[in-house]
Amino acid sequence: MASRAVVQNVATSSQLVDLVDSDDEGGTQVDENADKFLLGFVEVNVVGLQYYSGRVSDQEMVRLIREPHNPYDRNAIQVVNILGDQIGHIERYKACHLAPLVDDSLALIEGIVPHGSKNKFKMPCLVHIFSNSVTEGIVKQRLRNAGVVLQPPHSDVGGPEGSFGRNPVKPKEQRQSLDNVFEGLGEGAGERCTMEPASTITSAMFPHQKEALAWMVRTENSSSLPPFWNMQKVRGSKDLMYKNTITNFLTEKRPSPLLGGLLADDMGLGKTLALLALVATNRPGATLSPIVKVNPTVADVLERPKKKRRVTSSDVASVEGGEDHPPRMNGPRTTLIVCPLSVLSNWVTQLEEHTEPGSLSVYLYHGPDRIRDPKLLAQFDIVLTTYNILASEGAGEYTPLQKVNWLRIILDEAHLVKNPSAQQTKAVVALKAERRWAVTGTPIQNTARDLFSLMQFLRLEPLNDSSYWRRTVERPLTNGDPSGLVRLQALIKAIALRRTKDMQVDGRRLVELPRKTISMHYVELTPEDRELYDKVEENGKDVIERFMKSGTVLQNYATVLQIILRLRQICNHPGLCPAYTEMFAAELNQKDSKNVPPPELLEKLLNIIKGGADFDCAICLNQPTNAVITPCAHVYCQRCIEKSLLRNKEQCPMCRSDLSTSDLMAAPKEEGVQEDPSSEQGPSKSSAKVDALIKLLVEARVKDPTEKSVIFSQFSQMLNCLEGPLSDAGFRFVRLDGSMTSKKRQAALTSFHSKDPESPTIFLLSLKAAGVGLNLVSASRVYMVDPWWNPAVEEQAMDRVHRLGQTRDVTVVRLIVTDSIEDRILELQERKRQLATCAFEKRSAEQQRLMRIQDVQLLMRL
DNA sequence: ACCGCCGGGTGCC
DNA sequence: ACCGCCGGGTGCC
Repeated sequence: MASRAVVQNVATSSQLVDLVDSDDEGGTQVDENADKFLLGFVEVNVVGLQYYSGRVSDQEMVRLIREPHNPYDRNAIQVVNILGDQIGHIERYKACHLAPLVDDSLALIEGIVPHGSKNKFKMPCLVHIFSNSVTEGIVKQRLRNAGVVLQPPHSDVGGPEGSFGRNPVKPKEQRQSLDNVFEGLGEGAGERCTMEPASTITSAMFPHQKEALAWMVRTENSSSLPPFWNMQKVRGSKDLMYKNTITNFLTEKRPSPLLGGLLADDMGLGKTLALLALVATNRPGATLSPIVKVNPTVADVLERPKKKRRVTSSDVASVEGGEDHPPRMNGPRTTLIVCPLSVLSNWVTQLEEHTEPGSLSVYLYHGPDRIRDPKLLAQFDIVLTTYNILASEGAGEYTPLQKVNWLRIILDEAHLVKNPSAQQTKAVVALKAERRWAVTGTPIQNTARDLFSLMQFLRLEPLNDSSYWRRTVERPLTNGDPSGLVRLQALIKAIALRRTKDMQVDGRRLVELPRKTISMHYVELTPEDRELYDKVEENGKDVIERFMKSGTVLQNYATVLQIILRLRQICNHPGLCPAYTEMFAAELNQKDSKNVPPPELLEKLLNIIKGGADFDCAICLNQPTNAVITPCAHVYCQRCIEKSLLRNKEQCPMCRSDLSTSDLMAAPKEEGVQEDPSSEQGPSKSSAKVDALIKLLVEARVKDPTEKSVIFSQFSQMLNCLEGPLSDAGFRFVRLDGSMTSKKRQAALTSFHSKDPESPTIFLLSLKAAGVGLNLVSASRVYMVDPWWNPAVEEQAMDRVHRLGQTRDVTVVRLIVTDSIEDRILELQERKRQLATCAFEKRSAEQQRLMRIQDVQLLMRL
């Protein structure tokens, strides 16, 4: 029963299939257009203006839409403005040459009207023609045959996109420039203002949090023009017009202000409290405390107030209007907060911690019995829900969350919303709200495209339209046209607030954390265990050496991992691994790894997963999302490997053994393993490491009996081994591992955080189950029972203790068995660390294979 | 006049 | 559209 729950077949798991779309890029469209470049442009006329209401201004971008079912001409091409209003058609004798290019997918066409205004019947239009190196020849040939003049790109008749060349920027360089987009935002950018939160916020706030509050409140109550809009006086008229600086769209209707944006502070700067303060402070009918400048300088005082502006880029509308007016809210009162399931409880905890009891009513929209009446939901101050709930309910009008008119929406960990075609993105974008905030510590993960979903969520016109986003930001960026980066920078500056942990204000860091010291504690195995260890290592070396000689290490990877796993287990406690005699029987008798009977293979994979095989996906080099494991024991993102199997032959990219989609097995969500009841009890015997750890804990208790400790291990069985000795030594402890329900986890956390003198002082955690976001600041001692070769995983674990809210100095002790695989894992960590610093270096599949083999050699001293 | 010329109606696809 | 084009009205000077 245990193993069935663990390894599930992807092909039959509808739950996983649903999740597939929710991560990673899905847009084939993008890829299709990625290699397209501007061939040149054709001058045409837009005709029939008198029949349509769509208006355009000079230099405005227009969209060209094929209209194959037009009753008068099957080559018809509509010309449409930003609002989607039709302006006219492309004159038919040009359309008949352009339409086939589009219909045959040979080219992409886009238009700019140089003189859009004041035309009654027709107007000129430059049709930009994009194609790729394959279709370039045909397109040119066809146009030439048709007698259509294709003007080369660089004759540049004006028009913002004139400089599109065919010198694409390498992804790496692009990535680098993207990273810079967020640099230095907030450091010298305009005035710094803070604001006191409502009195219902009971915790003290850092200055930078009050600054975020002031920024958000001001944004929410703003009447300013959204980014990329200017006011313009029209000649010969007293009327004001509003002009979009990207598309040159001109309108009399004032575009509504952007009441929201992107809070992109680093992790650990306390975004949650800042947001709770926003919810508690900027409420309907509230009286706001004034927004005040921080340390006004002489220059500030002398400068005319009108000139003091947060937003300085000329591309962006300036902040205008008053600041200290009360919130203009008389509609809905409810804030919807959407977050990943793993941080749901964090919101609840922080609400309890930072707000006056009863001052904000909260409803957890989660679980099968959730209230589905929108009227009831709208009576809470806060409704908390998850992306998965949102995605599963869909974007339809009839779903409860879509029926409510929200006061504001907060998307927590908003970087998770990046695939524009994913269900959850659609659902998020469809939500009705007056104010919208996206919150993330990692604003750009891959490409500028990730930001497109954000534009859709914020409803920032015209960038929330994919075709305009592509032509004004994404394509210039990939083509090395500076306009893309300039726009992106202006955009980010206008909508985002980002502070980093390392940022300094007046020579001090925003958040000073207590010190963290890491030390090693070396452990000698008992003579008995040493003998066992050496024997297993000797045997393992033989087996692996044989694989090395025949060049089949990666084909027998499951076996290799199994051996490494056994060694790591013995270092902790020999009771963690089966009796020695059973250990290599399978491997040694095995002739062909392809014909391993399934139960044995499942058993092996199960063990590998339990042993915490958190490899990076060998395809995308990141931590795998929706990790799957192959029968040959290689781990990938589900999406990555499925794509690879489609594109390439049906082979495992690591070891080239046959592989099809139906062979993939999903790794269990966390460590959701129901422990075998027989192994629930730890072995009666102790081990050197267990003894060493208990000794350290007792020593620490002598120094300070109230100081709490957390203990991380990869092996939940190791935690079992510790429970008995801990009790014997008189420690009260709680435990968190992957097999526990979220309710039980919460209970363990609550009891650990209690200040009651009888409360537990020790928290046993399985490294994998302790997901990001977990707050363990009640403890100030950390024990890492076993090392793992991805140092980031260990650092993340330590940061759960060493984070905002920690008041004591933190000590971390890493237990390492001397002369064992463990000190080699430390070496490997060092190597990984160095490798990580020269990241983004494209590694070929061959290099990766080699690296993995080298890793094995290092670990086994071969 | 099976023309030229005039002037009104008309106008995308 | 202050165009072109169509087609009806018209017709010495």
